[in-house]
Amino acid sequence: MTVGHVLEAGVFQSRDTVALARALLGKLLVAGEAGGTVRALRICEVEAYHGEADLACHASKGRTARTEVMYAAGGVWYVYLCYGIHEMLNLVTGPAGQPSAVLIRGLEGITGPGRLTRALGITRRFNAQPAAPATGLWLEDDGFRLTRAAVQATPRIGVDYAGEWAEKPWRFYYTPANG
DNA sequence: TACTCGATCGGA
DNA sequence: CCGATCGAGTAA
Repeated sequence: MTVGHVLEAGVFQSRDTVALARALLGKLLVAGEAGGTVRALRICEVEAYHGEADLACHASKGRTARTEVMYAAGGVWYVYLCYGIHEMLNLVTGPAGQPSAVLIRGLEGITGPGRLTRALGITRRFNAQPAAPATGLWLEDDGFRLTRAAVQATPRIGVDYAGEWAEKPWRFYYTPANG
């Protein structure tokens, strides 16, 4: 059961993670339980984390057990625990070997990276799983389009430790028409 | 093995 | 403003 068309992994393998982040705005995050409910919510806030040089990116520590998934080809999920409490949902992007990801920070009706995963029941069990209907968590395009003017860009949240990288305007969001 | 701190949130 | 809560990363 889909609303639009499913976005395939290849769509997320461009080297331009910042552009991919922006392009994810307005797409649908779809969570489905086997033989049960399917929820589709529009993505309204994201952040790009790009490469080992980006000090705000977990891959700035290089390859570790946790960051290994970021080195995969785009199209799989990177889910990790933050502050011991919150599950954070990221989509791995770029070609294999280039560690990068887009953090899903807000959906229409559910703002906040920790809140949206809690609301949809998303946990680390999705880590390294493909974004596809078969895994129960995927992305769709239903034709919704944003004007260039509707998209705001700001520095990323909570990465003040990252020096000059904290200043990059790699957070993108739009204000939903309907609150 | 000890220690620090975080891509956050909710309550005081 | 502050406490919750725990695993990754680092140093030793």
